[in-house]
Amino acid sequence: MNSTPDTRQRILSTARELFHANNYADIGIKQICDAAQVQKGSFYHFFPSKRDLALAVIEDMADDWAHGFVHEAFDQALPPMERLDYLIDAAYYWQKAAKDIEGRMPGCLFGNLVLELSTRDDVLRAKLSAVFDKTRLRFEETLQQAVETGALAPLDTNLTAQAMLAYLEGMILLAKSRNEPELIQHLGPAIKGIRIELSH
Amino acid sequence: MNSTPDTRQRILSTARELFHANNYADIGIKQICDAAQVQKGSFYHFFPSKRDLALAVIEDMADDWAHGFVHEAFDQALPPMERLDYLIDAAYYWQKAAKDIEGRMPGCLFGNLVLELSTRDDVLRAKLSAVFDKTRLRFEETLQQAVETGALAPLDTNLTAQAMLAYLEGMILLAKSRNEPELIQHLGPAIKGIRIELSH
DNA sequence: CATTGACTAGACCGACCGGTCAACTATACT
DNA sequence: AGTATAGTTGACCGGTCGGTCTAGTCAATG
Repeated sequence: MNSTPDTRQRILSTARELFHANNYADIGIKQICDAAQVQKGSFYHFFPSKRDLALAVIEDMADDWAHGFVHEAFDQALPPMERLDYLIDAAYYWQKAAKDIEGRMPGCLFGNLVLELSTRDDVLRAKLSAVFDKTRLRFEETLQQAVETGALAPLDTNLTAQAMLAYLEGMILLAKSRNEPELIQHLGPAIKGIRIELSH
Repeated sequence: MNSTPDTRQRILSTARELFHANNYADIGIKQICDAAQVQKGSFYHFFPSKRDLALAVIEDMADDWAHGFVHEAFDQALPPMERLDYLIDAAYYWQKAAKDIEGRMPGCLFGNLVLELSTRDDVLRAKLSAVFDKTRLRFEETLQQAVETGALAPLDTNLTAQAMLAYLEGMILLAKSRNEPELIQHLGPAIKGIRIELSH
């Protein structure tokens, strides 16, 4: 059955790394193939085009993101609002680690791709939007639980969740512009204070 | 003296538009020249390279940004905190207008460039960072005035200003991912509630 | 009128891009 | 054993990229 060793996954992983550490346009298929030790023909056996690779990378990363980073950060065992501290911490350490290795803060792959590609490819844009929406749900359920436990006064959980996600992405963007992961630590705490009231 | 008509500025403006509506990598020099009705030779007479054009575009836009959008939004005649409402409004209408014309929300040119290029070109990154810092100052002076007038309890004006800027950029990013400028309207009001306390 | 120098014109260049293809190999099933 | 099929190889393609270069225009100077 499993005749394919792991070529496809190897392409996927190295492409993800390269896209994340650089950007989409600057990374050529040749470069991905060399890094993954795969020939071009093999690449096109698994992916019809670079664009389809991008779609696959987004899905692949979204899975890891959901089951790794997000899952850990939104640990159900923790009191709801504490999860947000945990999230900020996780974001910081991740960016810090990447910077220590590469010398530059890569930022959020999804955010990067949104700003680079969503004006030119609507399908990609929609896919990235869906990833954000899935993440937003984790914020929202956290907020709902915080409201239920009385840790938070009632508010518009949907919009507030979006606002928090926006703030997270914005912090990462600003930190990337300064190549200073520490900015996430400094600005992070304010995420808990963001509120959008229920309308009427 | 001024023998040059406006060729340089025409290149600059069309490059800015094209970079903003698309992205840096996708726009070739040929395309800029065609749109600006300029020949390649002329282009390279004014700009040594595409990268130098990018630098010039950032400066050019930063000036307009400072004297236009930011200047209007941070109108000194308005009560400090009201300026933030004005800013959100301005951001929304700008993105909305662009979407109505192009069909797609372009986002913030500076934010776009940061995420696309700051991992590969540190000088560009620094330049963009400086633009953000200049904008941050307008937030900060607004906050200081709000504290002075008693509209706001004392807080860390520097970090809060950065947090607000991050939130603004994050909103725009999220809105772009959904191609919905309206998101800025919905999330915008929360910007006034962002606070980072003075440490110790 | 000659010279200068900023500016324009556009053919041209090598490099590299995403993508194709025909030939080949290794495995799986009959 | 025979054959289909999944996977691999790497030469190859047309097009476009950023950038170069030579020839020439034109207005201001002497």
